[in-house]
Amino acid sequence: MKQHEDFFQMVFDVVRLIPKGRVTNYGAIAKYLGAARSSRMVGWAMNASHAQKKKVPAHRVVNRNGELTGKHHFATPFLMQELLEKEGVVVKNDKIKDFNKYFWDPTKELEL
DNA sequence: TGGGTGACCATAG
DNA sequence: ACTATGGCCACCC
Repeated sequence: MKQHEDFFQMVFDVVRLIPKGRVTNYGAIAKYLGAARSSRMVGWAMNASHAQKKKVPAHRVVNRNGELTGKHHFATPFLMQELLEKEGVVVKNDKIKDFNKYFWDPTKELEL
């Protein structure tokens, strides 16, 4: 069992816990899983999220500025925004409006 | 062994 | 709003 596969699963599990209509960023997930792994690794994990049997709501993960930087990795560049808007998140110019309002921080919401 | 890259982040100017 | 840097860490030459 490769270590990075475990890391993938941990990332996917956290992403699946994001409530509908809420969003988070790569850094927050990396921090929640332990700062040892940088946020780049979270993005790397998301790159593999589409291949998962259990679906991962990757559209709820954006960068720290609330920008939809991962949109080009979806089936179509519009899908990410469409999924978000369908959940009530307003997206303007590839950026989430009132990002602070929708932001969901696992280190705070999943306090152990 | 080393360089380039990336769905990132923080700080500085 | 923009670029530039440095850090991050796994991957692929």
